[in-house]
Amino acid sequence: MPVRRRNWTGKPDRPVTSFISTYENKVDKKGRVSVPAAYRAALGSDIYQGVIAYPSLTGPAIEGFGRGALEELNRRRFDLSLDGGDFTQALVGRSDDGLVETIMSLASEMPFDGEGRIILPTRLAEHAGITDRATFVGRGTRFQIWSPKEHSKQQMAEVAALRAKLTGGDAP
Amino acid sequence: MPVRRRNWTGKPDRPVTSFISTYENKVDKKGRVSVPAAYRAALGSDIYQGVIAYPSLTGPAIEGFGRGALEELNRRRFDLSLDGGDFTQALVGRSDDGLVETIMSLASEMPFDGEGRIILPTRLAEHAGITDRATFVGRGTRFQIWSPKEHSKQQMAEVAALRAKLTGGDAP
DNA sequence: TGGGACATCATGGTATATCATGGGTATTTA
DNA sequence: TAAATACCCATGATATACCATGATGTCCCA
Repeated sequence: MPVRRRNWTGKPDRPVTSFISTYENKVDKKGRVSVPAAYRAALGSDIYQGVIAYPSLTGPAIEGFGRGALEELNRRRFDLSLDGGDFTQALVGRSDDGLVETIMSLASEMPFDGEGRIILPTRLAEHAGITDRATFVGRGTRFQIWSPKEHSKQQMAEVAALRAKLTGGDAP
Repeated sequence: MPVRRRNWTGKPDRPVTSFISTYENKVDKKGRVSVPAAYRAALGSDIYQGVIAYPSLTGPAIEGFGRGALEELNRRRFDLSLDGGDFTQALVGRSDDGLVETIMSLASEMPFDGEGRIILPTRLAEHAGITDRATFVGRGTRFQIWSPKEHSKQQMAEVAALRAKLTGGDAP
């Protein structure tokens, strides 16, 4: 029987694990950006291994999360194959996991400097259209990095859609 | 001899978990407001010392609840994806989860100071039209923060709607 | 039951720590 | 060796921790 594994963060007593709120920080001429302190706190011990990032497949943004979440995800993927008795899967991947495997290949590790900053890889910054400022967007279990301009457009669209859904009756 | 009297964090005699009643408090020039002691008691079982708040999507108000509820929500969200074997979900978000993800980005953590006050983030205060006074409205499992003026309008509307309903006519 | 002692609360102000940011220099990599 | 990165220290703004006080409410005892 598969065991439920909570605490994917690796540190059960950590008080905070969620990425919430939105912050806009400056990208200096060296390409450095401060990751919001609240996010660094949410990363906990993962902070020593930097953050994992990959280009969003649904828009001009960068997706980010801690190394611990990545490890947990891949371990669960492997476990699922073995538990199912399909050992071939464990070696060649599950057929419906193509997206995950693509993302793994696109992901980068961004280490922190002593002040909690990271350097955005050129490829990711270009994908998100980030130049001199970056908006960090908490999504709960992970976070995103947007260019402020693109993000404000995105956010307005999101809120408008939700508002319509909530106030526009039960009809979809 | 002055005794330290800052033990509002202590467990109440009988555990309280619901937010009820309405309180109006002052917002000082630094944007600080005392959270009603009764609400703090309701949060007392929450090991996280602070509240989470986000702008209501349906009106000029701030929604608030305990940090523990947020952590629980996100932990379940991540686990659900992994347990279901849908690892893509964990990386790019669930397609039907737009509401949660948007709220995460709009939410703020408001930690208590030593006196049980929070600082209303400018963005939230503006959304609710709060300037110098704030009305805390208990809604059971969560609470809301209104500007007193907006709240009295809201309350009158609520009461009027209920009255119309009770006096027979199915008001439009 | 009246009143006083004491605790709690909302509120105000000040000192200190943290954060985001900037720049210089050493160290690695191509 | 040139460019890119890692490491170190500095700084202003801002948020947080700390301390103080008057008012209100509660409890206990005469």
